[in-house]
Amino acid sequence: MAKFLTNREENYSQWYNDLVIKADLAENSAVRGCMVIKPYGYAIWERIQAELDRLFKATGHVNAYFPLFIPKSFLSREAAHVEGFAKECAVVTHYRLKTDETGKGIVVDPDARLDEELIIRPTSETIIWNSYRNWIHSYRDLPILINQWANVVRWEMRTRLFLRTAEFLWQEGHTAHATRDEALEETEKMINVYANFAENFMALPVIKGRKSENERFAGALDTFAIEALMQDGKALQAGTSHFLGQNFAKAFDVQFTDKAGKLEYVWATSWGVSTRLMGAIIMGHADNNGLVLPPKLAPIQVVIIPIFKNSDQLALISEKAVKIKADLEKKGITVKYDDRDNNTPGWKFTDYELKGVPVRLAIGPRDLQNNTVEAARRDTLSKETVQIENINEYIPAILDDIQANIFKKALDFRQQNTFHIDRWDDFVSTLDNQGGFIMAHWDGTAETEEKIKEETKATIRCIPFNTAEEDGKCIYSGKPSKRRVLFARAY
RNA sequence: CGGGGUGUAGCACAGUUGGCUAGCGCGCUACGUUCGGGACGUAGAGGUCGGAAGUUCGAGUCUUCUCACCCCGACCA
Repeated sequence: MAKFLTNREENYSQWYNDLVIKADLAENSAVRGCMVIKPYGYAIWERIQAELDRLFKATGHVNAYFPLFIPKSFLSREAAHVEGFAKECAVVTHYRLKTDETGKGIVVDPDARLDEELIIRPTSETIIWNSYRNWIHSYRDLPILINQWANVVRWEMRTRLFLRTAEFLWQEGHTAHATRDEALEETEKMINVYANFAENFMALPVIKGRKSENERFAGALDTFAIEALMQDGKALQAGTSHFLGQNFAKAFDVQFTDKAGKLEYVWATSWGVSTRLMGAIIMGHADNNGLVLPPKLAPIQVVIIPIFKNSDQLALISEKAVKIKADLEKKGITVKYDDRDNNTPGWKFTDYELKGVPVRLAIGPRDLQNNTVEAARRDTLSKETVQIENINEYIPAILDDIQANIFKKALDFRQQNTFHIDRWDDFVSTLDNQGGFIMAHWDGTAETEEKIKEETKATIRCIPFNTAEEDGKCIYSGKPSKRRVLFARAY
């Protein structure tokens, strides 16, 4: 396992703060819970956004934008929703500052208190459904399939870079449907979109399943999730899709006239993924040499590094490098030619490895003579010499191969770290010694789930969709159970 | 909020029972030599030692107060 994952003190912060993603943190502790995402890190997010957005559009969704501020009264309309989020809301109480009377600095103007406080959105169901009330009157207005790219704030007591920050970037889909079946179908469709994205773009295998009641989204009737296993043996919820029933329609009085002329409440879904996905890529693929990016999401897929002693040599190399870059770009491959002369080639090799660039091409005097390049792949760190005339076929093939290989590596890892366990002491010792996914029987009660969590910190990550029925006894209570569920310690 | 810990250069740290002009490494600047796996030499810049008060001839070091941050727990995509 990668060193930086196991030794938090020494490597974790340095890795995140200085080397790869460059998350500068501010002085103030509250702001420290947020992230500064520097350009290279943001470029990864932009790749995630671009590919997800394409998948959303392909499934009929469109983008829109709703306000950051939610009147306090909105949040409280749906009882379970407000209960779930009340404890982690940032609240705006004033709208003005003024100079302090002692002349030192500025203070909040007590005269500028808001009649009704504003909540900075922790999620947008309420403000969006308040809008939908005005948009939906007839079955002809449905469905509404909207996605929003936004930031949200959840005032977490403890934060962790990428995985749980106080402010995070995400997308949230909010759809409105005429029937229960249609909404359920949408909920399933979107968890499948996420699973597809995780496996085929992020190269991380995920388990699709239903959340237990305890873990369900506040205000949902059903929550579907994808769960990924990180290299340190902990689970990461990588995406969720919620079937909201008519809860929000009732809370915001969103009714429509159906084909039969009858007034009905609208059926809803919501679904989202966040910058946590960047954390998933890091924790899922990185090794001791730094980040390993799946080629399909790498902002730079190929970097070309010249090795030269003087400017004449550089000119000769550049001629070839620029040609290679142009040819590859014609094939839709993102290429960076790094001809800066203020760092040595060795420095650049290491730097792009830390950044997780999938393929590195080095061109030096030897290559000039032989008409070759040295190609190194990030996943295996292996190098081979390639004839320049073959490069246009070689690169797309190797990018595909890296994509497939890191997925397989992650899948193998998950398989090696998934355990079917029937005895409580094995359950506890497995969690303590190696972590991983544990498939175990559960009696279906919230009390048992809660006790297991208290005693082991493990939670039910999901009730997987694709497990077969099987008679067994609950790992904790010994009561009869029909199927295994997925337990793990989670982020 | 409870338990533990740390504050000294941009980063990471050393600094002995109180004692000379507060140090090392990385990074940074200039010049030169280098450049096929984070190069090297020489010269240089950079500090209210978290803050306040006290003890003392003398405080980075001792005392008191205070502030900040980190880790563990309660919360969680």
